[in-house]
Amino acid sequence: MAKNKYWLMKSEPDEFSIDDLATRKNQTTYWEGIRNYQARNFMRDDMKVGDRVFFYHSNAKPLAIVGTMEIASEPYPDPSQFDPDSKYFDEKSTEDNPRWVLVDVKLIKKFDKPVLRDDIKNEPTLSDMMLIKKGSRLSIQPVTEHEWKKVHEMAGEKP
DNA sequence: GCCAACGTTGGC
DNA sequence: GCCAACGTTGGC
Repeated sequence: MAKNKYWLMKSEPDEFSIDDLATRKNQTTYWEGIRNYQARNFMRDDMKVGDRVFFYHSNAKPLAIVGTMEIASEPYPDPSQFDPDSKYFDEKSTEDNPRWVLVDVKLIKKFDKPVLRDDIKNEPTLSDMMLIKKGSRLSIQPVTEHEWKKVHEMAGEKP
């Protein structure tokens, strides 16, 4: 698979928002709870420390790309899969053979002006973006260089 | 709150 | 290995 340098990761702000990330130590956190194989494989196989990531607020008002992060660790087992009290607990996963991994992410910039999903849909050169494809539910998605730059332009930010 | 589109599970 | 049933995601 082609090596991507740019990604998009979704989070419901009621669960974890970009403001929550901003309050974490070093503005860094572990991206727990990914329980989809395709998304896991992106983290496990394709992400590199220093890759850039859009932070997207899903199930929210407004739906928008709200800022950027960078990958801050190699992939490692998601501790919540072993925790019976966690909603992400997976009884079929073992310490010897963990099913789920995560990566650390560090905040780069919260956009002063979030880029709305509606604005992305209205931008012709972003019509291929996975985020707005019908039925696209993947919570971690690759992003092209053009998409990375265009969204920054729309946000009034420098890539 | 609805429900379409997907992903996963498990019986066969 | 197929596929029906079920569960989840996430925009609307």
